[in-house]
Amino acid sequence: MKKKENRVSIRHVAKLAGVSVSTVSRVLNHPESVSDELREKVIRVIEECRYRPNQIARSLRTGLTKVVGFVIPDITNPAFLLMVKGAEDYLKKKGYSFIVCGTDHSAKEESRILRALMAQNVEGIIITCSGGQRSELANLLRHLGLKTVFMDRRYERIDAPYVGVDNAGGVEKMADYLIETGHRSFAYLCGERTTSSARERLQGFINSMQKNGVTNYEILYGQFTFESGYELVRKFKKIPEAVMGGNDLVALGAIVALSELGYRVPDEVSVVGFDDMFYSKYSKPSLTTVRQPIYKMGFEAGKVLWKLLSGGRMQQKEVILPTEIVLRETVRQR
Amino acid sequence: MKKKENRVSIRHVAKLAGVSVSTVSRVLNHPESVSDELREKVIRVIEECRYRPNQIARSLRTGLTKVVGFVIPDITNPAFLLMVKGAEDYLKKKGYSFIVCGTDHSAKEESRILRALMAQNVEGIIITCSGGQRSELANLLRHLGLKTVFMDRRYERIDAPYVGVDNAGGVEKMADYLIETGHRSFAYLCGERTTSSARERLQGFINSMQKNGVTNYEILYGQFTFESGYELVRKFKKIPEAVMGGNDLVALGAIVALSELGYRVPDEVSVVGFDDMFYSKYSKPSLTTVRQPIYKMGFEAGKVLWKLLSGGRMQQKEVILPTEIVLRETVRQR
DNA sequence: TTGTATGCGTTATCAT
DNA sequence: ATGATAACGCATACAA
Repeated sequence: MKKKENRVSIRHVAKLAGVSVSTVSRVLNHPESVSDELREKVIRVIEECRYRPNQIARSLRTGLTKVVGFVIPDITNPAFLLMVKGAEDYLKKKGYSFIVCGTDHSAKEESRILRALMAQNVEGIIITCSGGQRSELANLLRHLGLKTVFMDRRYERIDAPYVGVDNAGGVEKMADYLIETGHRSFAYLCGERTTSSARERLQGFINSMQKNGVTNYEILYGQFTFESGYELVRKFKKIPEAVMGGNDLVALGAIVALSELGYRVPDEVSVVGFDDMFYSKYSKPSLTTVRQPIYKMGFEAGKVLWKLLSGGRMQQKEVILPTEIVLRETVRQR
Repeated sequence: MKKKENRVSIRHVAKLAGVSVSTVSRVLNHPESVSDELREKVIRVIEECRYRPNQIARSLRTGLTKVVGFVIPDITNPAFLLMVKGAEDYLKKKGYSFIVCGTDHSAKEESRILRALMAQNVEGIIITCSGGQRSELANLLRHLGLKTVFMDRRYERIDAPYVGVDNAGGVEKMADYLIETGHRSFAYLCGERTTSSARERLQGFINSMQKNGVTNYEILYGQFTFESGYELVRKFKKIPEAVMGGNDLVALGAIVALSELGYRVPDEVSVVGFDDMFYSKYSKPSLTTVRQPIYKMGFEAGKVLWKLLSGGRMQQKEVILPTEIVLRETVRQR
């Protein structure tokens, strides 16, 4: 059994081009410092034998992996992935590769993943917190000293940049609109309270109620899921004139439950969501909701991480993107 | 500027424990070959200074990265990610980490990604082909010599294992059912014909038509998207009694277009899909469709890749999972 | 059982 | 402008 000559290395190229290894390396990293003649010759050889530098070796030498990690609660949730895509689209132009990890909403898994990412020597991470309980995220991140950007969900106990949207403002605007259109009793279906986005949205709701002097409302706590919206409706003390879902899924679940209970949307009760996810405009009736710029959020998070990685000082600790309300068919004038 | 003593290395541990570097290495990799006394001492030091082996260095030395890559057409499509999750769930038990890449349905991007993955020294990949045109996938994969498993979409020009579902069988069964329930004219809304799954499903449709002697049907070509289903309906020469979508999204789009044209589903026309994606059971009316075991497909692909990576010979070149028809509200007996 | 020395594929330092 | 060589952190063949 002979030695396995798996891949062409920088040495092969050097030999074939009749130059030293360092010249090849220079052509790759500082092309301007090599004479035109040699540079062209080396480039030709590189292409001929399809040489690709071994990133592992490069990483070992430079200490830089050109890899960033993403940590999101659910790898099958299109919203999280659209954020990830936004960040990737920005960062790949800077030459980065990506590792995307899902925590299944578990803080324990989140810790495990963070360690794994660290062991892989990622240069930085963008994280949307799991929202799980007893998170040791703070200690971990502090100890690991990993460059970190929080996306969509902030984590107050850590002093790291945050990119998110104006959750409270969006919900408040929508609640105001509901009041303007004559609704007088409300229910708010809150997502996981362990997440900052759920808390902020709820706060927006409360802000509007207080500002407008409305006291006839009910708040129910659940998850950011279709099923949760469905179940929460069945716990209403009294059917309200308007129900606000913590997100679109919750709102959609609520609509189904309502219609099963014999209440017609929007004729008898109005329902609104938050997200403006893909399907919301196609559901029947189409969903009135608060639109948040998901992809853009990721893109901005990518920018911020890049700042961190390239050593630039952050001028601002947080980026808050605006939300807008999208009027469709699930709200009627009363 | 002093040298940056970023991380504790195997040498620090060795020095602190008063042993050689190789002993530390052995404690990590072949603990049984070290005396109890030294082993315990080394382990204590490792824990004290929180030493974690540098995976990069380890990879360079062993040639093994313990990383596999996933290449899928769209990173924001929950179906693809559920497959990925299936594969990850299997492979992570074997100690692997993952890089997930989306090609945006572009063959060019697919090539770029494959090269990048190779440069990252992934040990193998699981790929769902982009379906883009003029793919140089065959050459690339052959040349790179990367261990590869095709998932969901096969690529006939390459002799690599394939894990998929019985697309043709599922559609055929559903078409048979439609015929049994009295439907006499059909339309098939086909997804990207560059993908094997679209072609196989279409073939299933044709098989059923021929087998049952039905000639009154129309085939329209588009994409696997909601919008495509919506648009294709408006190109019907004649509204059929039953329309079959290339997937659920297409079917859902078709339903909306039909209702806008004034046709009621299922009273006037029946519609079926393929996938049984999350939302299909909640849409109004809920969608009758062919269910395919998405997660399981990924899990099986993970198994197959593991076989490849651990050097086992493949006993079978392909794994085809069964599909089942799910009866809901979008089909009526005629 | 333990230690010494070599090399994995790069990049960077230092000569020339 | 170019080349020889050390070093990155680790695993292993070989020596002791």
